[in-house]
Amino acid sequence: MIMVNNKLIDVTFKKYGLRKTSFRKNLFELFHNSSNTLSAKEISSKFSSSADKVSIYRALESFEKSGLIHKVPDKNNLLRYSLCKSECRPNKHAHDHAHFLCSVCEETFCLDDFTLPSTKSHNGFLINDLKIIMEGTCVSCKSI
Amino acid sequence: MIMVNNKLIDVTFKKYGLRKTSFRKNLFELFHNSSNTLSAKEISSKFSSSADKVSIYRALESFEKSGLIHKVPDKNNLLRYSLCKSECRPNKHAHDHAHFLCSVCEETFCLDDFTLPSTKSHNGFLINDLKIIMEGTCVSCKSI
DNA sequence: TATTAAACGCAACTGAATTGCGTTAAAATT
DNA sequence: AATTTTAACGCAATTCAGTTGCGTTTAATA
Repeated sequence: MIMVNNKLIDVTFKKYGLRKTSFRKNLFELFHNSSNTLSAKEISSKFSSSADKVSIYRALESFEKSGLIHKVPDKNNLLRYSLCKSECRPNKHAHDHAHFLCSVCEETFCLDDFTLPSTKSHNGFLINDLKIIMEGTCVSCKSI
Repeated sequence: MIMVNNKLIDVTFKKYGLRKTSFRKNLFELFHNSSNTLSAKEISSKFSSSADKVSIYRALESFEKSGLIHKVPDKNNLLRYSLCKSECRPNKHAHDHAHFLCSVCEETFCLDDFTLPSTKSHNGFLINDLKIIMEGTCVSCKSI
């Protein structure tokens, strides 16, 4: 099942200080092979068996804390994640891109080339983090 | 308990086609007197008694459908609402403002004067709705 | 005043996410 | 290589926001 080369797993897991259990290696691979974002439920359905949901949630939490994945918004208020860009660090995620929720297929996309305003304060409010969330019709659904 | 004048309630409820039950009048008043946003739990705690949570959820849904209130993002994935601006209509909400979540007091604020980009498409993605969500320290918490 | 339609309120339910805890397995140490 | 240590696993049980069903009440209306 491992399609991502082992070197990449070694390097990545070392970089992020993660233990190489078979489940977490598979989970990393799944993220690596997914073009868009994943929820716990979707992850669960992609593992044929023996992927306890608690393990999924704990792995996601651990991956997020280490800076390997990041949360993305979801229409139905689910926890949803995506691989981080290479610049991300455990305590400083650099996600200067917008997220797009398709109302047709319900998928969530990272629009990496839609850059965010870099405003640091507004009317006395100090801004640490700024997210842009769009809703509409994605490229694929548009052309159906 | 009714502090908002009755004329306003009459006018508003008529405008939005809402029934004037005592609970919904109180709920409207609560929104009207709140400077920032409200979750079902907060609403519940502000009514001394006899505000069944089901009634709260149904009233919120009804208020939202009529265009009186709108959903706002929440850090903990709760349903959270705020009064709409006067331009809003049942099927067309006009919330061209950003939302700010304070990491200190956990309150959510509508920044009415932070206007959003009016992009209608990006790389083939059709954008119907665009939200900006900021996190940081609000004016009050900053000066503590 | 009688009718009818929406809102209420209680109980029960759903489903995502979390907690506890004993067991297993990876990494570190000897 | 064998032992110790520590993180991850997996199962059951729990929490908590939000929803559904249904009989009752209350506001709008005819």
